[in-house]
Amino acid sequence: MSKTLIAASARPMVLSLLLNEESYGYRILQDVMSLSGGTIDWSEALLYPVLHRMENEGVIRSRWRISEEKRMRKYYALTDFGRRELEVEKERWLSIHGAFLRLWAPAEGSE
Amino acid sequence: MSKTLIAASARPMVLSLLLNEESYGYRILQDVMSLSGGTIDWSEALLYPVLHRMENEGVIRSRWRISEEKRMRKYYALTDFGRRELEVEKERWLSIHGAFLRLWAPAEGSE
DNA sequence: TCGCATACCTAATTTTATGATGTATATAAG
DNA sequence: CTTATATACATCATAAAATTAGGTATGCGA
Repeated sequence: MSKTLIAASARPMVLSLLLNEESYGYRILQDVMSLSGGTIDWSEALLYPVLHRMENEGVIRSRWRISEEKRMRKYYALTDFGRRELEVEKERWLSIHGAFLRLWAPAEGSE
Repeated sequence: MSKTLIAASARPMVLSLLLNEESYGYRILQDVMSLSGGTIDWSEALLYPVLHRMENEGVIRSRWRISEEKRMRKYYALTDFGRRELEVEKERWLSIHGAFLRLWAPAEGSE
C-alpha cells in the first residue's frame, strides 16, 4: 500500500533513464529495480501505460526495432520537449527534497 | 499538469510537518507553500481528503480545539504508527532520491 | 457593511493505479 | 521434442485518487 510515491516518480525516472540512450520497457523495469536496490518495484501494468501516456504527451518517441537477439523491441527516446520536461521535473523534485531536508534536519527549534 | 509528484509527496510531507508539533489544515497549507518557496502549491481539495485518509489509516489523530484567536481548528498530531510510517516514507524517499542522483550524475559513461 | 483572510468541507468528473490476465518468441534443460 | 523460464509487449476491470468546482462560517479591518 501507499506506493503512490513510487508511481509518481515514474515519469521523472523514465525521463532520466532515457537521458543518455534509448531504452525499452522491459529493460527500464530492470534498470529501475537495480538502481534502487529493489526498493522500487514497478510492475509492467504500471510502466506500459505510463510510457504510452508519455508518448502521447510528446515527451518520448518510440520505434520498433529488432535487437541483435532478434527480438522485437519498442525503443523509446527523449524528445526535445522531453528534455525540457526533465529539467522541470528535476527542479520540482529537488525543491520537494529541499523541503524534506529542512523538515528532517536534526535541529529541534526550527520547523 | 503532472502534479502527481506533488500530490504523492503529501503524505510524507504531512507526517514530517507533524513530527515536532501538532498543526491544522490551513496552516499546513501555508507551511508547505513557504517551505518550498511556492513550488509546492497544494489546494485545500488536495489536502483535506489526504488528512482524512491518513486519520482513517491511523497515522494521525485529530481533535477540535479553540485557538487563542478564538477560532475552531482541527488539530492533527502524529500517532506512534504515524511515527513509524514516517520512517518508512523517509527511507522510500531517500532510496528514490539516490536513484535520481545516480542518474543525474555528471558522468556520461555510467548512464 | 464589504471584502478578505482564516478555517473547514464535499460532490462530481476525470484520471491513475492495481491485480489479473493475455500473447508471443528465444533459449536452455530435460 | 517438450517444458520451463526469461524476454517482451499489452489490455481489462476494478479500486483508488486527483481535480475542478462549489459550499459554509467566523473574525477583522477598511
